[in-house]
Amino acid sequence: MRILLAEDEKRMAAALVALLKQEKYDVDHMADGASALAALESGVYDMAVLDVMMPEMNGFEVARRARNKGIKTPILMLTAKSQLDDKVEGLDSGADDYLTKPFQTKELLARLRALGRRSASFQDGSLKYGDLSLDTSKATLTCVSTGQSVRLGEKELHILEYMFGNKGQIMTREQLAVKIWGFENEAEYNNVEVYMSFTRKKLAFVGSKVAIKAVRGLGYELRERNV
Amino acid sequence: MRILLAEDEKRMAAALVALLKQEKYDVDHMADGASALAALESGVYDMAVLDVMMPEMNGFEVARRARNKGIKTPILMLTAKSQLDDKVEGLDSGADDYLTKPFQTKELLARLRALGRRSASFQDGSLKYGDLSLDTSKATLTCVSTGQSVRLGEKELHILEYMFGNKGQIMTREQLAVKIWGFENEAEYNNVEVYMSFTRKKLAFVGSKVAIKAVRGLGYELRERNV
DNA sequence: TTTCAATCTTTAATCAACCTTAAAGTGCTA
DNA sequence: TAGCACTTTAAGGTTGATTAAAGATTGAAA
Repeated sequence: MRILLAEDEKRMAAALVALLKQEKYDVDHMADGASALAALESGVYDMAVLDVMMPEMNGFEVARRARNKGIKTPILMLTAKSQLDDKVEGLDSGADDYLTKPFQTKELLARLRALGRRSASFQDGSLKYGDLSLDTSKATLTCVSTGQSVRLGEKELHILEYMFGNKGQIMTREQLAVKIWGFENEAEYNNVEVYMSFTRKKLAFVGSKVAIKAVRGLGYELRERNV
Repeated sequence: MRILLAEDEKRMAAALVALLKQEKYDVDHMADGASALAALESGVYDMAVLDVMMPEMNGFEVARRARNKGIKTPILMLTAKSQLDDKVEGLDSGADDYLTKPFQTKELLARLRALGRRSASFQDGSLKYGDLSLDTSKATLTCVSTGQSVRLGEKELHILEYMFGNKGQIMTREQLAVKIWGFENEAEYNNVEVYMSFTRKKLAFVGSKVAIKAVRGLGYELRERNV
């Protein structure tokens, strides 16, 4: 997750860079509005934190110009003022959120997580669905309500990873086959079915309320059995 | 732009509904958390404004459960508390923004505009007709005015997808047969009729005002019963 | 009003979609 | 090289969407 930080005050900038890096964000720092706008336009950032008062061009203007150019990167505006009209101007200029100095780092981080959620669907490397938690780095599936865990094979892991990443949607065999095996071969669709069967056994083993349901003619979906 | 408002306090709710309607939003109001979650799950809203303190289920929990089910509708959390940890919890539960009571309407409206801008890009491939919303990735038909949903089979889905995509036109049996079954065979036209019958049942089930009408000698068309 | 073709609905049989199991294959590690 | 974990193939079983057929209903024209 790469963040653009635009802040001219040196001490504040240094503190923020340190804080964000500690939170595992990649941070680039710009000290004026014009460079911030140029950087934003590169499109490589997942989010931007803009100070309002900056030399060259203020934060509102940066946001407005960026939006005008069709750049949708989420922007958090940072300011010393706390007058209502500044908030309104900040948000209407195209910012997605607004934070008044002084602020607590905890709140800044929470707002960044909220902004970042849409670009990345998982926070700490573990995906959740219903009472399930999938740890991809350990290839382990855990049911929160029973405490049971199982080890998953590579294919099973990919299936759940993909389905957890597309919650609420019906995944077709084609999508799954391409994602997991990387080819489209009708003869191999049975593999998807076989692995669905294996994966279902593991879901049952950990005692989860979540089940993989087949939707005839369309594909598979995750379903939570209502309690 | 359709907004879901979840607020149990009657006077506040009435004031907000009035304010939002004045701003040309379509507003639906729910008075408790459980109904709010159910409404959110229909997927027809562009944004949601949730009060934190509500009977049945609080706003945080509604947000958390909705996110867990893959619902991405932007959420603005509303609360009387202003403690930092509540803000953090609010944002981490899946809310996109957070506003503390009492607030000025100007700020609420600015924050909604910011959220609304974002929801435009979240728009999934759901087709609309009258009070109906057809989500092709979930194979689900939802009636906005009743909140009811049904699961559609493959053929039913194709029929509605095709008809929603050709609003106002009369679709011939031939067009439908070719589009859905991929052949031109007079003997099979009865299949179209059978599936029209099935599909009509689903329209009735969700309580929609939209109906499929047969036009003698020509084909079928969508019609909205006037209220 | 009567007639008849168009359209509607229901249902039972059918068949493709889906499930599961078992056995054979692969590749890694001891 | 044997054992293990995972993957693929194959085959038979189950399920429910689809089909086809038959009778009911509707509406336009005579």
